[in-house]
Amino acid sequence: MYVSYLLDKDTSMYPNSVRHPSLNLNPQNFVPPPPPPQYSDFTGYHHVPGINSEPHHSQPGGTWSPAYAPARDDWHSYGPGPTTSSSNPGQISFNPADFNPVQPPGAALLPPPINTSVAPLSPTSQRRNPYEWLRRNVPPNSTGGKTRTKDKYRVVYTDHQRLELEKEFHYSRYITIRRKTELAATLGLSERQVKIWFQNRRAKERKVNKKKMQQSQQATTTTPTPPGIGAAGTVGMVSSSSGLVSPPIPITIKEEYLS
DNA sequence: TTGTGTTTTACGACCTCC
DNA sequence: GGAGGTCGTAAAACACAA
Repeated sequence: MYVSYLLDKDTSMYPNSVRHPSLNLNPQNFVPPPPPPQYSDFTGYHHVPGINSEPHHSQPGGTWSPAYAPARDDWHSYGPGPTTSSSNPGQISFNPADFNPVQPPGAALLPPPINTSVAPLSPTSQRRNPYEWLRRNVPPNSTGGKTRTKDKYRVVYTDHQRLELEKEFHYSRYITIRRKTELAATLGLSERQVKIWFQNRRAKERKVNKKKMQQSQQATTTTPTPPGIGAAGTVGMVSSSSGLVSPPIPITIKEEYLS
């Protein structure tokens, strides 16, 4: 879990708390997490009212650049490429190695990285060849027609893409339509990919929570003191359509999100 | 190096909501 | 009916022990 590792390792990846300035996150339809926030541990993600009407969705200091590639729902143009989403001072930056200027075809639609100076990203960054993202993210058959049994049917997202998605996920379990569009454009992914990523991410969280529940239950069978209901880490879920939804079971936050 | 278990993308089936 | 949700699953990518 590489992105998680990033968030985990860099304890204070988002130290003082302004949520992801680059994205200026503030979903238009976002219902602020009930106080305390869903992820009280994730103090780096405080909602910060923006300057304009859509602060969360606007690019810092300006309008959305038309230079961004449109959302793509097809397969042939997958190419992560570098983005500018982390170019602001004081925000997370990424290892240039992962954002090599050498871009795959189509990546030219994305703006060049700005101020990509920075710290090593993750073990994977060290592990990977700087050009590996290029190798891994450009399907051999760029004309599409992927199948599960033929050619590559899935790409591996870059650390940057994962990190941005994770950050968005930390902010809200459910991404808004508008935010999805913006994030897709920013990261060079299709809206469908972003949507599916969130679905998978929620599934992952449920899986982890379920595992923990089972573990805690096992622990209770051996210890007389049952865990309190609604303990730290229990969260509600925000549904994109119906607002706050009580989960059938308490959702605990994975340790990586806990301090 | 290789075998194996885990994680990550992606999809289809099905359901709910508007 | 369409969009987006969960659930289950396939298969590539990856980590790691032997």
